[in-house]
Amino acid sequence: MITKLDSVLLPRKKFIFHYTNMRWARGRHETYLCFVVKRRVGPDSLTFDFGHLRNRSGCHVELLFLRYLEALCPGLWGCGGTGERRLSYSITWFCSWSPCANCSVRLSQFFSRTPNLRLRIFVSRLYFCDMENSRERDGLRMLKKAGVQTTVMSYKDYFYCWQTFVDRKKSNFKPWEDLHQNSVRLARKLNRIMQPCETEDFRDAFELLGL
DNA sequence: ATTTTCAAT
Repeated sequence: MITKLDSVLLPRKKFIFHYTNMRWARGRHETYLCFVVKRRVGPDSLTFDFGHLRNRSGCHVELLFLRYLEALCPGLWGCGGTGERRLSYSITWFCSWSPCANCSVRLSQFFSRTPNLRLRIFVSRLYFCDMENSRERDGLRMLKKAGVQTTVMSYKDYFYCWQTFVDRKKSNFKPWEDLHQNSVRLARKLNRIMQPCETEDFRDAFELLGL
């Protein structure tokens, strides 16, 4: 069942300011995370939960989300008894920045140890990914290995977020200038980041050769 | 041409 409380909806201006995917995102000193949690309760029955979070002093929003996980996903680790069924959840989140290196490590560890929990990440902008050798780039590759797919948000994702998380007061989503071009540019960039790097190729080759 | 980044002042 879906219940929309006004208090869980993002103000329109906040959404637009923080999710605009411009190249030089000056002043975005906060990160927003809009999430949908789906829980499979039967062969053809799902429940939904959704909302948004913002980073708090000293705590990146991804780690804040992990803190709320137990409340969002009851029964994720079983209910304490023996032999009870672990529940399965899938989470989709839409973040204004992609995760930093540290958050990526933490998320990779967490999600590779929790196979009954799936995460898909959509991001509006790439955080500190300009340098070829940035740790943030490593982090995104690490997430992929842990089964967490990261995707750059496109028009349909912004549209979905607007419909789902924003206190839009029935107004339609008005895309900003260059939304599409920026999205395509960032998607290409992420694609390049996800290509296995050369040293990794060498490592695989060495492994094949038994070296 | 150059600009920014889960702040720090």
